[in-house]
Amino acid sequence: MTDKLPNTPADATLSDNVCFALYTATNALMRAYRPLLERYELTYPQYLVMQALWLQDRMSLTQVSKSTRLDMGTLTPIVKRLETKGFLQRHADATDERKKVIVLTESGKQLKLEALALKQTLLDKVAMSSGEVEQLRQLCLTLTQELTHN
Amino acid sequence: MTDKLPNTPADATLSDNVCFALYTATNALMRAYRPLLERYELTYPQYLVMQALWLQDRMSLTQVSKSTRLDMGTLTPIVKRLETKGFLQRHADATDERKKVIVLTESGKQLKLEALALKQTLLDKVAMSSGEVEQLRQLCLTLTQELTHN
DNA sequence: TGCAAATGCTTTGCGCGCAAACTAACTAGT
DNA sequence: ACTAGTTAGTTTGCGCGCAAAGCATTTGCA
Repeated sequence: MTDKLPNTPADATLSDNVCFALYTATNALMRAYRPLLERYELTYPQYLVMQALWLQDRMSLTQVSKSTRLDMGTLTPIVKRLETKGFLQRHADATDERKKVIVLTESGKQLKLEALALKQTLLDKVAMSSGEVEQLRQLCLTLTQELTHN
Repeated sequence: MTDKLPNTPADATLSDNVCFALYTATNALMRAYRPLLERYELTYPQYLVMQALWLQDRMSLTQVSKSTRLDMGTLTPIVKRLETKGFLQRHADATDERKKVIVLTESGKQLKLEALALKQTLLDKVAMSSGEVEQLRQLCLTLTQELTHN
């Protein structure tokens, strides 16, 4: 009942679909992050892993997978690249040889202060109120919840 | 001023970031679409191109790129795959040999009725009001606009 | 104790998403 | 008419995102 009237067939657009709008917004966001992250030799997914580790160091890969919601098959190569760049190390867990403990290096820790600020840097460029941003965040979380739970 | 209070450091989460929420929601959406689209041998980006053509047939590749917001380098192989599957054909434009006119085949047109319904099928599974969905759509469009226009 | 099942992670293959380099065709300015 | 510059599209290379298959290690239980 709160529906907006759809466009008439003649000027219908892909933007009429939430899915398209969401998909496009995310692509635009990744594109906007890229030049900012380039300075730290990070891609957005790599940045995500780093953020997870800044919140909680010394997690196993599975734990990182849960907090970032990245698939294990996606995560393994990402973490390897971060290791190559010297931001973290992967140690075998002493009590369970299957587990890999991910540990930040000094270099990885040093990124935290500068790189964490990027979030705000980007949002500041956007003419959206913090209320709108918060609303967007909540709606995305709800959607994820709904889509995931089944 | 409409800010929600952030989590205390101890239970801070990646979900506190809009960017992460958006990124995760889109991934979840793609994941949810996949099994539905599999039935038509389509991926989501391919589905997007088909939707664009259902709205407006006989576009050049550049026009498709504009309406789907997909990069040309991304689009070329997608369209080729759709041609292989027999949903469309690529003809050289008579008046400008550089342009490729994309034309739906009968098989491509026949997908329209069934496949267009998928949007609603998916949204029906989600416990979000149409108002919330519309709000999400608008916020995403605004964000895209903001991120793109600079 | 032995062995099947579960767990943690890696590898492979495919389709994006995009930057950068490239080719061919068209346009404009002289 | 010649050429410089623009435009349309393709190709290449790299990093995801994910399903599926594979491989150790560990756990559970008969």
